[in-house]
Amino acid sequence: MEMSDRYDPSEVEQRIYAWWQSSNYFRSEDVSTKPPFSTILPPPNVTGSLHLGHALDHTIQDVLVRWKRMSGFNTLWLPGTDHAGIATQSVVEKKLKKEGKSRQDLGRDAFVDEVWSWKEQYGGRIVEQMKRLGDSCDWDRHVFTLDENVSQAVKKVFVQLYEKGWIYKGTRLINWSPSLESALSDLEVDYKEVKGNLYHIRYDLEDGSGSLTIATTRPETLLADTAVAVNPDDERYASFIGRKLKLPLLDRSIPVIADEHVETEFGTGALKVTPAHDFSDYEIGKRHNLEMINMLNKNGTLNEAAGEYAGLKVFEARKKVVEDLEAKEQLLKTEPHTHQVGHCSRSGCVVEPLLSDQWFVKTEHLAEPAKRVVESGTITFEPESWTKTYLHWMDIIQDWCISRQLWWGHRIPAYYCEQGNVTVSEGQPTECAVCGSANLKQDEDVLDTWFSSGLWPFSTMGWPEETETQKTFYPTNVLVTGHDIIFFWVARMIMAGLEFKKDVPFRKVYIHGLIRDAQGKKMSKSTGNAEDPLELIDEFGADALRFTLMAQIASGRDLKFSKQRLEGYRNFMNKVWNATRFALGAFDGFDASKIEPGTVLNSNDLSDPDQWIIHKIGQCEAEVDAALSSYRFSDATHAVYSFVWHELCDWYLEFIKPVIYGEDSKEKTATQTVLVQVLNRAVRLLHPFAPFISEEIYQKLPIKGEACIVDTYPTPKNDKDWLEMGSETVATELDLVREVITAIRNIRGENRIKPGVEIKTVLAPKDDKSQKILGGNKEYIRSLAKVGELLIQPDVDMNKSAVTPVRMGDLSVEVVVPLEGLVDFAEEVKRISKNIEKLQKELGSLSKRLSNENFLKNAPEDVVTQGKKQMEDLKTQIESLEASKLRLS
RNA sequence: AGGGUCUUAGCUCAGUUGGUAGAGCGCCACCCUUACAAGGUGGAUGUCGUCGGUUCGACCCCGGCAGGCCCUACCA
Repeated sequence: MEMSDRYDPSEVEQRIYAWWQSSNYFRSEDVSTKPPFSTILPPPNVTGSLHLGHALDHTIQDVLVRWKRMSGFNTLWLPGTDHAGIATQSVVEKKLKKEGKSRQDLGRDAFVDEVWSWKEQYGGRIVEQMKRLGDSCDWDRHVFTLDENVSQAVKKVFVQLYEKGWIYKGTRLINWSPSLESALSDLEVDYKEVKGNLYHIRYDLEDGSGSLTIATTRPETLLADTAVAVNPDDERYASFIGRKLKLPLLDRSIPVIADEHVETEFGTGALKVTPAHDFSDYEIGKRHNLEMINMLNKNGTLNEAAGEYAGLKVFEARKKVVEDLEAKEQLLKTEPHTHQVGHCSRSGCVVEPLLSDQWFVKTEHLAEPAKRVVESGTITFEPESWTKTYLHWMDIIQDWCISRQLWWGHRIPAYYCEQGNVTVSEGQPTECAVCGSANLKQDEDVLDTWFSSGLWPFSTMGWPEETETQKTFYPTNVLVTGHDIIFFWVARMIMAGLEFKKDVPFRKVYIHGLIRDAQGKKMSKSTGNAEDPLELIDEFGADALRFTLMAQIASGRDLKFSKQRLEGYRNFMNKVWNATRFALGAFDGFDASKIEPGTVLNSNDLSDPDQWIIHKIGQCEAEVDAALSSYRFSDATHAVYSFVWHELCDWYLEFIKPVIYGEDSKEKTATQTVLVQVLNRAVRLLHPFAPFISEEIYQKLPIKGEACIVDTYPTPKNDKDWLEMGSETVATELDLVREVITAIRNIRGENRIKPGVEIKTVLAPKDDKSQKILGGNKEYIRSLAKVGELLIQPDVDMNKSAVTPVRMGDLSVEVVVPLEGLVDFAEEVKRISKNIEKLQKELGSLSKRLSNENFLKNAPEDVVTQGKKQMEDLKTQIESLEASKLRLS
């Protein structure tokens, strides 16, 4: 079997993925004896292409799903895509525009057909990209938010809520996007700081007896003013209350009213009231029964209510109004003013508050139980801190504007007769519910995309039919998503789940951070700092990308994506690959046919390194298990990384080389057996994070099951007997050997002894046990530290030698390397002095602590005894170093 | 304005019940040693933002301050 010395992911990944899929390994069963584990994929927009945010979100889910699948669960990861009303409609409109057409030219039906054909052609792109990342979704269950059964669910929910009175139609002030010509929900508005002006405008009293000055950032809206408000306690304006003002430019008569809402401190303390174009003015208007004048057309231009300003765009009107006021000397002052302005999160245009007829979901009764399930802990957030944010939002939740003036989406199932009576129905009604008229027209509007998304956990499982899928997999175990859509989506799923399934949609919400660039800025296409995950996969491999994301993610925190780290983990994949190359070479002539992953060997046949590595992989498994169980992904990857690289590769593979290349066949067979078992286990451990390379290697090993992806996930509970071959005692003993080797290497390095030079070393053990351990591992020390003559004897002549004391628990040994003729002693004196200094510093703070009576009195006994013992050790070590330093000078 | 969160090695970040700190990358030196130069061995590096409190002892707990980020709500 030929293996290149560089791991080439591009060759491996697509082949492996196709094989997994054709083998149906991603499939979940509606009926199974296995315990269920389910999660639903937050459906990406069909227009989307995979960005790093998806990559992070999906990798977390895939890690959980693969881990659970390997842990024996009937695992469902339910994929889907979202029709994304505005986004998709915009894409197709742009395409039409290039052809010189508009959606209006085509008409509704033809346009919707056009969108569908666009969706058929390009809508699968993101799914293909998800496969590149390795997402192990149950693709047979893929759902699109406009699929027939989802539409059925949407209609049923709409009708039920309508019948309960929880969906209503009303004329209210809503956020309007002039460029989309559609209503938006509160959540779809982003507030951005904008530098503008505060204009001070004089409003004259009708009777000519005086004037009042207001301050506004939007002078053009005065055209729709219907009052000026002052604070009732503001003495400056007390005499104005109840009198009439002449509205500048239009000369309409408007009253001065008193309202608590007005801040006396801001501006002039007098507020122009435009109830139809400002949210707080709207409230004032309602309180005082003011006329509401709408001065805007749907496209954001001014209408006939604006008189001669009709037809202008808002910003043009503002300019002209200011000029005209100036000409009439009614503009008294213009001062720079920075304030927050709402922008459409989709188109970026400035949002206009607009009075219009829309459909709303009344949220108070839905929010109440949705709050309770989080308060009671039925649903928990990870990290927990999001609980507070969620509850706060549920406290201040407003009714949800769900109608959108678009053509692409779930059309509102409401029908009107000529008289304007409303019939709401799941199917096409034949007659008006009020007047019986057969002439019915369906509402032109569609529903907010999030309306259908909110039903996702059960609409994807066949609801409203009672399906086996729901019985088995609802509620889902966990929902993984970013904090940007907690309110858009998570909250609404909880409300809908409780209302329609009478149960929570998931038990756990894992909230991850957002991806930022190396400078900490939000990644976005427009700023050009977005890394394309597909390019990263091409260059570094999907495994490396996944591993990087998992290593970088820290509990709920945003993460700064680091390409350097990606490179590092690409190197790690290569390391794993090459370790396998070595191992496969080491299996030459090895008969693995009778070996199982859990086959236990006679412990007499095992070398210390064999027992050590088994012990270490057991520890690693425990760490990974604990980390994954509590969603600490970076800890899990770190445990695997450090085991594979620093324990398996750095030490174990080096330890066994003399055995593998040696002649002792019994010893060799034992080591080969352990090696193949450890590697098999290690790639299974690695699999959720790096599925491709682990599967590829798994298949190359002489012992294996059908596929890594469906093999058992190693934990300390699996193959207990096998893990027990790894003894902690032996592990500690071998740690002494490793320390000795490091000490010799350090002496070599610091004294600049060339790697080619074989040195003589004397090990002076301080006790019988150390003597025995070192004796037993003599060959390892010789080969790993490049020692020629190695003596182990309690008494040694330390004259003109480098000396390093080594301790490991109760074990103690002095490493002595005679330097005569090898090097200049000056370097060694320097080295020893450095060590002494270090130890003395430690001793200093330790003895200070131990001489504190209060410490001795109050600290726990074991801390004190440990400190005392440590101090003795330090003293001994320093003494021996001082002695050898003396002998050199 | 209110709330949240963060400030640890040059960079990015770990640090799970308080016992003076770790990783990766980067850096320095030496090495193409028969798995891997995307590698090996060794090495250097931190008054843990600041001030104060609790404690025998604080990166960790409490409070003030400074700075960064995020969210919510806004004064027109």
